[in-house]
Amino acid sequence: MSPRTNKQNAEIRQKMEQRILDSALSLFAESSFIGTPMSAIANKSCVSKGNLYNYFKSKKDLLKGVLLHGLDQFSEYFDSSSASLLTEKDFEVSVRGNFELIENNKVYWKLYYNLFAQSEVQKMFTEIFAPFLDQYIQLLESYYTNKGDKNPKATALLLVSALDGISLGYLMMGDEYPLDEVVDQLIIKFK
Amino acid sequence: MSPRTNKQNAEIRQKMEQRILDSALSLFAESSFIGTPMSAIANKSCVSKGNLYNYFKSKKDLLKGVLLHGLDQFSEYFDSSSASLLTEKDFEVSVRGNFELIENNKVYWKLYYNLFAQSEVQKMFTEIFAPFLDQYIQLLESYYTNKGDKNPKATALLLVSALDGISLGYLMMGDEYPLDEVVDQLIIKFK
Amino acid sequence: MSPRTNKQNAEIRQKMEQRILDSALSLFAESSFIGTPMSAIANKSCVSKGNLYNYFKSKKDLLKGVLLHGLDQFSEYFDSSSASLLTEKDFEVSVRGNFELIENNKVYWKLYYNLFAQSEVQKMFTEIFAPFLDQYIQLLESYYTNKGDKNPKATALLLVSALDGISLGYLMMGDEYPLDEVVDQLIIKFK
Amino acid sequence: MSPRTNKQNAEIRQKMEQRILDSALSLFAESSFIGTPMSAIANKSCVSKGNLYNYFKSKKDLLKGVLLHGLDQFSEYFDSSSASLLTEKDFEVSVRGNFELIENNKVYWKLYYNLFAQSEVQKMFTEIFAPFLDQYIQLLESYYTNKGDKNPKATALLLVSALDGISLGYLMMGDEYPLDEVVDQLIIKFK
DNA sequence: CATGAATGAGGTTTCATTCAT
DNA sequence: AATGAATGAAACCTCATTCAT
Repeated sequence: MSPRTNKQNAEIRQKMEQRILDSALSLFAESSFIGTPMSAIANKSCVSKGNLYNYFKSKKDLLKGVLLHGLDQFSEYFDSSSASLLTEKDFEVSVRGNFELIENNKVYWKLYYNLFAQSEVQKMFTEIFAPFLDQYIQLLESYYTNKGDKNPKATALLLVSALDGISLGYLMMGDEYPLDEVVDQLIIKFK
Repeated sequence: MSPRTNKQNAEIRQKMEQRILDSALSLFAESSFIGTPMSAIANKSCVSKGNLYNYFKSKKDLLKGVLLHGLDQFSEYFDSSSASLLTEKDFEVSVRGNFELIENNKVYWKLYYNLFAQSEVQKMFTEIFAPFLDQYIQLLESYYTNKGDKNPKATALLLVSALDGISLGYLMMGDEYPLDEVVDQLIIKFK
Repeated sequence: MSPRTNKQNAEIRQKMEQRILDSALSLFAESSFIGTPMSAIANKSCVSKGNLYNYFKSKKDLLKGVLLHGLDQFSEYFDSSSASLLTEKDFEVSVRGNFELIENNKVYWKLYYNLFAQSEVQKMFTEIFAPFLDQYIQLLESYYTNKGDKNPKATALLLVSALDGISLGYLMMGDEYPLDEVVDQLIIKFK
Repeated sequence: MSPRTNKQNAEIRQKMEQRILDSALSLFAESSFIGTPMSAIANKSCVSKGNLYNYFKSKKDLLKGVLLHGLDQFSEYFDSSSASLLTEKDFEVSVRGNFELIENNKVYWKLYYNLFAQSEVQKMFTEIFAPFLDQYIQLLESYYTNKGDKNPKATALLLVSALDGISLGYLMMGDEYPLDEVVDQLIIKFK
């Protein structure tokens, strides 16, 4: 019985962490952050309560982990969208891509909007997401400036807000929400 | 030593109820429904915890009270907006009125969006607000149908979602959010 | 508007007291002493909570009132049964009378047996009922002594215990309990 | 620092559970189910209130645990008494055994009779005890049928009721109650 | 005597976190 | 790294009783 190598240990650790993050994400999204007990997360990820704290030093820390881990997974999307100037085509791709992202990760974004209005964790929330948001707004502002919009900043904000509103509506209402049609209208009006 | 008259009692009750509702609203809005302990509400409204329960039989009941009491206060707005067909002027008035309502009752609407994504009380939330929302969407759909929009239902939903997104953004970011300008753009695009 | 006379006042007071006692009895019997809140009694008897305390200075005091008031009503039965020596006929009458009493006042006796095993109020309970019980046991002892029973005291106790057991069974099981038949057997065996 | 082994944990759990059950039994018996706060049980068993709930998920559940655990301990008695037909000797043994059982487990049976008349937990109570009772009554009915009793069912019920009454009396009065003599009389009359 | 608002202690239960092993 | 028992603070809620009028 040879001891596990460091590498094996690291792998095990990583797999476990992954399991915890997945469980936490789905529970947080479904029952809110405060509404989810650590014990439920422990159960769902088949880890003992005590061991949970070897991976994340507090519940808040776990939330942070969940949020960051999600972002990591989306990074390719965000990277590609960081082009410095959008064509109309780019614009449409970017907007549609936004909703694809949401459709493919409903749980994550449900949690996102769930936290949006919660001041308990607002600081963490802002720290994590503000940079992306700001960057995206910048990009849109340039886009509208380029198109001769009279108030490009306001239009950019309006679009971002609309994206939020649509996402929220879609996530809450589920398939009753005619996402595709709404997005079509959005693109018509905002391209 | 005659007992308090009915009228006196009614006054006391009403004043107290008001105090409780006010405190609860502001605390719920700030720290979320689950995040606010009854004791905090008791403190803020200078009532003993026990007495709270003479006014509202449970925390959920108090939330319901808060939501309904708010609606009551807005009732004149909602009534006037129940016209059956909107002119362009009406439309603009209605949209701007919407945001006035929000500006004048930030706390209430913060709570509203706070609850939006919380499944714990979703049933109550839907029961209370769905009727208003549905009616408004109908109204907008008629409006866009009248204007020859190709997909009036989707446009109506898009607008409502945009309203939500803007409101949410404004309520979360505060005065950094250039509400007026964004609304101007909104009206330009959606009128 | 002449003031009420003393006599009228006394009448009113007495009626009210009666109402309270009745309500309390039925609630105590149904939901136990501890399980019945004063507010429920106030409601049921259409008295304000505060006023309740003008009639009975505490919940325990009210229980005492209930128990004593019941006894009062049965006093004629108890008096008649205080004959000093029982004939066989008397014996049967007395035993059957016992169950008649219970059938006609199920609620009261349900409360009685409910309290029987409750140490919280055992002292009060004993104070009130022990004298009657002791007297009855005496009477039975004499009866069995007279009949040449070898251990009249034990037989008397046995009978009293059987009476308790039957009453308890009947009160708990309701009409599924074939009271009359059981009592017939009892009399056959114990006469 | 290896974790506790399963066996160690099981031992701890079992010991603790036992401690809790014992404390709960004696407190429930003495002060009734409703009258005993969880905190008292926690104190008596030297557990924190919180930890109680790691062993029993509610107060009712704890009561159920107490009742079932007791039954378990008596199981050998119950098994042996499930013979299908009683001789006179068996009968006497069974009745005397009944009281031995009670003398050796006074607390348990005090709780039993304490719950007898309590409607709050009647359902649980019936579920647990009715089977045993029914079976015993059956057995007695056969016994009396065999002896040519004219109403064997009533006699069986009468006996069972007498057993209840005697037990109750003995448990409440303590050693003032001449149990042995009463039981002797009982056997004489009912054999 | 009458009212019902008010109190405050105490009830059951939950849960993030720590600890012994 | 792993276990799950243990803690204790705090949550929601109830209720006998008192108090102002």
